[in-house]
Amino acid sequence: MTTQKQKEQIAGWLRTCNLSITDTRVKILELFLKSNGALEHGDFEKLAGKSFDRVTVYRTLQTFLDKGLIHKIPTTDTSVRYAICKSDCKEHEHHDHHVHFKCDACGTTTCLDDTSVPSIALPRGYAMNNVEVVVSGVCKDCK
Amino acid sequence: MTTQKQKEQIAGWLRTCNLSITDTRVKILELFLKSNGALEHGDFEKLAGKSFDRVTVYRTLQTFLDKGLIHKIPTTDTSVRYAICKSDCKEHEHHDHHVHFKCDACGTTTCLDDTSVPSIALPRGYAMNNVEVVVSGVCKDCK
DNA sequence: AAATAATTTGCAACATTGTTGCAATAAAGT
DNA sequence: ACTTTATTGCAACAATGTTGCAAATTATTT
Repeated sequence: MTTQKQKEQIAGWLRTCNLSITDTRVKILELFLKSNGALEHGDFEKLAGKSFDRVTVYRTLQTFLDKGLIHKIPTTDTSVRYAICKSDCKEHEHHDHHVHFKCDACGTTTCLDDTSVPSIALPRGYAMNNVEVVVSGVCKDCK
Repeated sequence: MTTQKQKEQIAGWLRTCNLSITDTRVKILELFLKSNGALEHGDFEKLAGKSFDRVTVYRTLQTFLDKGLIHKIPTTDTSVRYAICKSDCKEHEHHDHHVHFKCDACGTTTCLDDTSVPSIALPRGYAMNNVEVVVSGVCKDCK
């Protein structure tokens, strides 16, 4: 399912981040490539044929976050959704420049990479750091 | 701390929603009025002098959500934040028309009632239902 | 290629958070 | 004040997230 090209891409990402290339990390990144959407913690334990240890998943995701390899997407429930950063995110300096879309029908969350977040004028006294936009509705596949 | 006027406002809200006026509900709504920001579940167990039963808080918040009295605010962690709906929200038909601001310094989330969410052009095939905008940065009190 | 050093993983035990059924309690309508 | 209806709190449970430490894997050195 995973092409040789993808495997090399994944290995490259890990090397760039100074992370050892381990089975767990590779498999988790493969899941991201396959899913083409945002994943939440539980997905990793289920999606993988051989399910990972819960602790390992938590730690791996945290590592990827620290390295700026993935980013979190805001949700209105207790789940935490993660997606791969396609843009130029540096460590601890992640900024989403795109809009996230959550489909009310199929429940998936995707990154609309080509839809950039609009600028927002804040009231006097507020300093802006980052803007998160989550649009909900019906995605193109569920229409 | 709570004025007579506020008490009447709270009772009015509950009556409008066809909800019995109980101590728990009144106290929780008072906390919303006092806090002037978004609250998460744990706050209610702590903030109240007499702490509520966890189950009661969950059920009360769910009731308020169902009636459109409060709304959820997206977060990137496992917490769920709630704020009072000041605008005209009907049951199960909530739409935020304003931007939410999360302060990286003090951690509080507030509703910027006067800052409306910008319109966003989605890619072809997507149907929009609701837009959530959360801006993070430094609020006017922490500057 | 083997040995060592450094990192990563999995287990166990625990802490926290969210859920359900049911009996006790409190609110609303008469 | 009494009855009906709705709400609350308890207990037990389920799910989710965390920590320390030993075993296993990866990278590095020889």
